[in-house]
Amino acid sequence: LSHTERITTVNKIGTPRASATRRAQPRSAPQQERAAQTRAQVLAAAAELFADRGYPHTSIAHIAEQVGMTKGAVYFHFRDKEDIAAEIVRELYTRWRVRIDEAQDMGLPPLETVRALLNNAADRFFEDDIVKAGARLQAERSLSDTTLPEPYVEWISTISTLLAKASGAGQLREGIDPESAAYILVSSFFGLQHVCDVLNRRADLPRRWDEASHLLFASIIASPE
Amino acid sequence: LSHTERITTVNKIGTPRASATRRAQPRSAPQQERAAQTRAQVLAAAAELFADRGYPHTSIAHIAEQVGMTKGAVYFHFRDKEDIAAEIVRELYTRWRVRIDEAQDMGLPPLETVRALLNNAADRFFEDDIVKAGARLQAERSLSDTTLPEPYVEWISTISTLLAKASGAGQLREGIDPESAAYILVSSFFGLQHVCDVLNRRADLPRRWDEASHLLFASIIASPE
Amino acid sequence: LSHTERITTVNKIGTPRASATRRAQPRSAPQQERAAQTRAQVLAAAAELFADRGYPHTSIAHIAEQVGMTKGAVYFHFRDKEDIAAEIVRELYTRWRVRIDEAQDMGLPPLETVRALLNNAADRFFEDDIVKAGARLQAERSLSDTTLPEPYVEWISTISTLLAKASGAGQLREGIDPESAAYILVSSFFGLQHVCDVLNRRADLPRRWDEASHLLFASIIASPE
Amino acid sequence: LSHTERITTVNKIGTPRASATRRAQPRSAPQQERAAQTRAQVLAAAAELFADRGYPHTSIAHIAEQVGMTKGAVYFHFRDKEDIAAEIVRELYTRWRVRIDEAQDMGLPPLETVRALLNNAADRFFEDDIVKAGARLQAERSLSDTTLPEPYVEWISTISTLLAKASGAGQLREGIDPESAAYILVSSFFGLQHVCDVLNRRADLPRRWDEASHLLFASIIASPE
DNA sequence: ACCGTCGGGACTTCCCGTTTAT
DNA sequence: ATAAACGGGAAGTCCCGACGGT
Repeated sequence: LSHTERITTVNKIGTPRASATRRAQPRSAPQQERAAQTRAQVLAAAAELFADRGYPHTSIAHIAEQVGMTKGAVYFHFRDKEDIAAEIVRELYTRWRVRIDEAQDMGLPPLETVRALLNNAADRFFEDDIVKAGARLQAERSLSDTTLPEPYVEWISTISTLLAKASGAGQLREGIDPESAAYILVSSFFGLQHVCDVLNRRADLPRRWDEASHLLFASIIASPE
Repeated sequence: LSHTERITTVNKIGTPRASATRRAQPRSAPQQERAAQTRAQVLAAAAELFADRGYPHTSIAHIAEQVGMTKGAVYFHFRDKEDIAAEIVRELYTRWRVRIDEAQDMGLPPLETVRALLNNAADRFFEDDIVKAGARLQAERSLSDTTLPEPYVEWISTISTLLAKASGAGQLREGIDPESAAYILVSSFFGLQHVCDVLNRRADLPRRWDEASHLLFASIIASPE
Repeated sequence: LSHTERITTVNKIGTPRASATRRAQPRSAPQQERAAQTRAQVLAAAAELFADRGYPHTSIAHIAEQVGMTKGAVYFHFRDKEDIAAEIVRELYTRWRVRIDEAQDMGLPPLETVRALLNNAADRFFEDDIVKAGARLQAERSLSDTTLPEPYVEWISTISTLLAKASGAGQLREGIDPESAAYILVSSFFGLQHVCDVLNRRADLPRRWDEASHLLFASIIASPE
Repeated sequence: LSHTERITTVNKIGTPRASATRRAQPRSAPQQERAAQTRAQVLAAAAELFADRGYPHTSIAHIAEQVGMTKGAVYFHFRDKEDIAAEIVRELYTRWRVRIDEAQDMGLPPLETVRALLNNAADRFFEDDIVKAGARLQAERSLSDTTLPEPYVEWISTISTLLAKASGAGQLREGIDPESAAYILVSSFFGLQHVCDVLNRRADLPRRWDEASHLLFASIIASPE
């Protein structure tokens, strides 16, 4: 068994978008280094707090205290509270995108890719603070509509195209619409994750998802004949 | 077929059930008609606001303004902001309980009861502010742990026993555990509802749930032979 | 004819100023009676609360609850919160005036009258809620300058004239100014009462006042020779 | 003769003694000069207002306005309204302690020390806002029992031991108990100060206290023979 | 460049004294 | 005399800049 298809990458968070614009700046390099680190710490601390208190119950002072800095320091790195949250969500997306790419690069058949994707996601929800926080922030709509990508849609579309591919290969049960199935898969997944969180802090998420995925896929894939 | 199995009751909210005793003079029950009405209006207004701005972005002043009253008036009927929210959630529960009872009194076979229950719930999510608000309040954990019933568990246990009954009648597919199935059903339902809300304000919830329920039940019930 | 009972020692509080306007109203008489009683109850309850929580920490609702009535009922008898307090203070004054009159009617020598007056006052502070409350209200200046008599001055002037009389009779020590002595006597008395209250809820007020009065009078009265 | 025995010290208030550690970053003590100054200004303004309106009639906004700042600034330096008041009272105590120490270091005979102490206190009551405010706050019991020292007791005990010393030297009149005398002295003093305040804003406090102290001490000290 | 201190508003919850309809 | 509603503040919290050191 395995919903642990080792799609793991060491993923430094906090390396700012600047990493694209990263020019050669020999002099200030080491300081930049430290700053990036600090920034990452803030993000991590914020993620932890957001994950278990939610956005409104987490104050900047709170975050600052958690990293052992002052509010001023935090405000040096982030424009405002929402910016922190947004950054976490963005980080979440990039992580997922990475995972999606990795999975697709593994050359698995499409249905297996979907399975691997979701299983992996379940694992992340179990351990990764950024993921937990990001999901909660999304779910609670704490952030005013900034330029954040709409939640869920990327998951849905990715899975949808994978399922479409599978459908083309005749692997889907008669009458299953790929988009619909993807929608269901994704929303069930998030629903499950959320209920597990509320009810027992996700202690049984792996087991529950195992059961749920079996059940869902059973209806989706064509019977072996 | 329609998932509108006419489980409908006129449901007066705001009839100051329990919380009346909490207030000053519990004496003389049927007397102040207007008060009950006002109270209900407040609840309704709050529900609407909670449903689409969320708890933290809704201020008491906001609610008061919505009903065309002053904050003082609101505070006459409710102890504090959280009390309003709690009352909405409580109201939600009683409504659901009513629906559950009705469904079970209809004498349908257990599986049909489950289906009817969820279909009906989907309908309510589409139109009823109390339901929308209550679900959101629940999902966003805005209320500090008062003596509110844990969310979801009642749904799960109800459906679980119904499925167990069905299982006893051999109507469930081999290897399906009633409790697990109930858990999945409920969390998928809530997940779907939530995703639909976020993505397009639940415009397509009926359709989506129709598809999802077909898919889920297909895996749960025993194949017709 | 006169039921203007000269002997007003037994001191009904709350008999409203209306007692002057008291016409023959045979029918409503008993109700008037009850009203006066209610009023007195309110006053008593308020006094108790004022005495040990102070004016600002005592709410109208609090008072109403204490007498088992509603706020509205209280507002029937009193114009506003301050009116209640003012009435208590006024009541305090009339009581004291009564005591002063009584003492002077007893035909004691002036110095003994002073002594009796203060000793009696000390006793009242020990047991009478109106006195305790009135003094506290006075001391804490909770009441905006309504038409209340200035505190202390009546005491001071009364004692001052008594001492002047004693001075005329050569009973005062050389160089003692009656007004100054009165001032000192009164303020010492109130200071003592207050300190006793703060320190141990006046448990030792009698003893302390006994000691203090000996000490004070020793300096005031002429040495026996 | 002067009851202004020059026990005067320049007394900086607001040097964020203890309460600094309560705040966020206790690090770097002597750094922000301006902050300490602001803090002191707030305290001074608050003292002035407390002294003549009393605690409940003084709002934080009021205080802030008085110093020409915003509430936010005030709340940076103090936890809440009560904290401000408490700080004033604490400041009062330290000032008094300083005075007591000074007086005792002057090497006067004990009775003279007592006299000097009280005379000096009378002066302070006449001019120093912190003293006025502190005394009023104490007297009106505005502060819920925090860890403030009990009022009056320190005065009483100090004077008590001084009198005991005098008693040992045979300077006290026969039958005078030092503790009792101290109690009376202190409460008379506070009573006088209070009555003077109420009656004419302490305009005649010096004169009154002069008279009172003569009268009191005359009964306490042994007759010259 | 990075971080800390201090201060600024704005807003919200909640309470309380008070009338109006009944 | 009661239940209901009113309106006005009060306290307190939070997010956030404008500096000043290092």
